[in-house]
Amino acid sequence: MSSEVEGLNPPQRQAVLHPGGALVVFAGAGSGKTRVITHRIAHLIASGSVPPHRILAVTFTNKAAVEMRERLERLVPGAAGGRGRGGLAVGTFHATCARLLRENADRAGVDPRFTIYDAEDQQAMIRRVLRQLGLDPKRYPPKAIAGYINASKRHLRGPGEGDAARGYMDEAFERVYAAYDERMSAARALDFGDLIYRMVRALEQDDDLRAELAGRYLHVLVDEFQDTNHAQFRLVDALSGVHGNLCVVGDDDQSIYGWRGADRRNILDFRGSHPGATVIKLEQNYRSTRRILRAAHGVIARVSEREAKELWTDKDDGAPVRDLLCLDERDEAEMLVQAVRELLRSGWALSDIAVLYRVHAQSRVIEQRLRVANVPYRIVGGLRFFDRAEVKDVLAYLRVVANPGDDVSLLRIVNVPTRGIGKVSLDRIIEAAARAGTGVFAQLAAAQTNPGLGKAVKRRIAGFVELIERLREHAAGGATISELGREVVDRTGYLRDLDEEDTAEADARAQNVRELIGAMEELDRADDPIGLEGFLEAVTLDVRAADDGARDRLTLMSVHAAKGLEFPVVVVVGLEDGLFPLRTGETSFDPAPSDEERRLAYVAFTRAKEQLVLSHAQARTLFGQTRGCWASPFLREIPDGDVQRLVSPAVRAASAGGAPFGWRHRVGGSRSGRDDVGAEWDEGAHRDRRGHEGDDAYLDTSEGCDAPHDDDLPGFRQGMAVHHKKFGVGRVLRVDGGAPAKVSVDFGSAGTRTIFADYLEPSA
DNA sequence: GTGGAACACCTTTTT
DNA sequence: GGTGTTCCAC
Repeated sequence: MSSEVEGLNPPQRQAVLHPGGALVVFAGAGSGKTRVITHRIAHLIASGSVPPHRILAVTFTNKAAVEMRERLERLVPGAAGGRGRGGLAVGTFHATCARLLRENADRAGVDPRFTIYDAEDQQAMIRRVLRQLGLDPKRYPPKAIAGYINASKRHLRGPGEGDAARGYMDEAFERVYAAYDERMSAARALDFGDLIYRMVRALEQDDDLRAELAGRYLHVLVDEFQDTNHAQFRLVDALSGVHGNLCVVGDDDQSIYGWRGADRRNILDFRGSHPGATVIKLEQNYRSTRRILRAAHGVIARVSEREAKELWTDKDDGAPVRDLLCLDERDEAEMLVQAVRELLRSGWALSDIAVLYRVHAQSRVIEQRLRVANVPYRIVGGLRFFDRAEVKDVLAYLRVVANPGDDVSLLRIVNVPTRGIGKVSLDRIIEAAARAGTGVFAQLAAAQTNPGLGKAVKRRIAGFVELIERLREHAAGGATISELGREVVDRTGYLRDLDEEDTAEADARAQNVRELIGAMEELDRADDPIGLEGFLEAVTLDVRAADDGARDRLTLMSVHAAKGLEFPVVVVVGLEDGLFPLRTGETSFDPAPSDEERRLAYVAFTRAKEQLVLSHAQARTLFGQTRGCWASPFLREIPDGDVQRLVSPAVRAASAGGAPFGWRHRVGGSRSGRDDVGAEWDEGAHRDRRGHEGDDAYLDTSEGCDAPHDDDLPGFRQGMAVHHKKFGVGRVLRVDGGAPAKVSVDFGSAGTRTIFADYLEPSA
């Protein structure tokens, strides 16, 4: 038996050994998906029939591509090769298309030296187009237009190819799309959507090109197929069209990017789109305990349309899922710190624990509390290194050097750092460019003869033009990337300005610029230099976050960012109806969470290997509004026997009746540092990893299934706005405990009334 | 041309 | 509530 199938279970082995033709692998969470893909590729190569360079593997993220390459290198040394020819082609959809487009630029109708615009650049370009067309950005938000353009490209619609029956709004959108398209070509720029869209167009319209490229790849493999959009689906089909050996791997239950155009149908309907396709399901989970899997099953089983499957494991039940009821987000942060301390005492490391939230805004309160408590943490996601303003500024200089037509980058840096070329002068220049039908840089170069500009401005512009031209000469003369980068920050005084500012933020930004130069130096030293254009492409397509080493830290991130990762302990915070599942601008009240939110919860739960901790609050302030909260429906869907419901001391104190509000606040976490709450926890903490079945001195366990803490009632607090069917909106004066609970409410003109809490709803 | 103050915005996010 | 963006006064 060949080594590629050793240690694989039967369905995994079947997928690896599958000879050819269409194959779809439904790979549940933690079922060894990456293993199957890499082993399958290794098998294809090792069997001797397929040379590595005739295999194309496509992923969604660079991280996944790098990981695949590394694992393959271990399985079949030498096969993965370098980036160049000869090796296996592993890359993201976008990097793969960028490569193919540059190789076949003339046939695809693009300039081979195109610059790639990210979402931010794209919106800057749209803003320009709006101004040019005299359209109000308030009426036509650039974001919405970007959405429209991206959706059009996803559906392979060029400008002017929208549906016939369109409303007034779309007519304007189409006009912007058309003008945007023109401006982009003039700037020699492609946006992310273009990379896929242009490649698919070229392949579908040029038979020779299709025959050539599709003929090149004997096998095409696609990871995370549930995340593909329509254009990507067509791309994959076109590229695998000659030999028909297409293997797609994914999990419809982990499709969480529907909002940005991913189409679950691509995997769900694969049998239909590829008749005769082999279907394999991987249902054995190697990651989580049974309790965690049952909790995850509880939420995913209610999704209406899904491929039938259920994860199983031969692991033990494991520790129960814990659900902490907290007073508010501050109390929740406090409980989190306590839980982390307890986990550390029972033997886990900080790096074993991840805290997941639905929206980034939740992280702030948690971060504040962690800082006070001296718990080191790192945040994954958020603003990435290459997206930081200072990094983009320096890169924009290099992009202008590489592509004089790149107006978006040019306008970004023409007055950064401030060099006295202001809005009025720039407007004149832009206008001149529009009239002459040239790029902005050409008009800057011609500024000396522009009658609309003052003498001082002309002098400053001349200085800027000279700077760029000198950089351009150096680039042409073979300067390395880091030399160019250094020249930019030296000649512009960019770093000097930051250093002079002498604030913490300026220091951090200066540090990022230095880091960027460091990254450039590293690239210059590499064996296969990629050149300025290669560098700029890599930087735009690879949004690798700045790596802050292997220090032992708690990890904080959104559930989306956690997809594909696993941690021994996972804490999911904010499990409240409205937050997770998130409900925004819902028109009708449907108590059922959306399927995508369900899948998101499923992804969150299945990240955990050993322990899953959930929390929710009775009230939460988010985006400046405080609301009373009900528990998330997801919490009720976890089997009762698998979840231990706990109540924070602050909630206990608040609901004890008659407890003064001030005291409640104290417990809620405004006290400093390591306090006696932690000491209390100590006494109840268990020292072994599986020891959470017993009581905790610190947290109250509720009285069992018949009396769950289960908040069928939201937590009402003094001062909270509430709504009553008859009396309208009022303010809570007093909460009188009791069962059923009663609340005194001031309804203004309707007077003050004491009402059963059941008849009240929290109001925005 | 620059800087402060009012203003709108605010899921999730890779490429 | 916090932040990025635009607008207007200097």
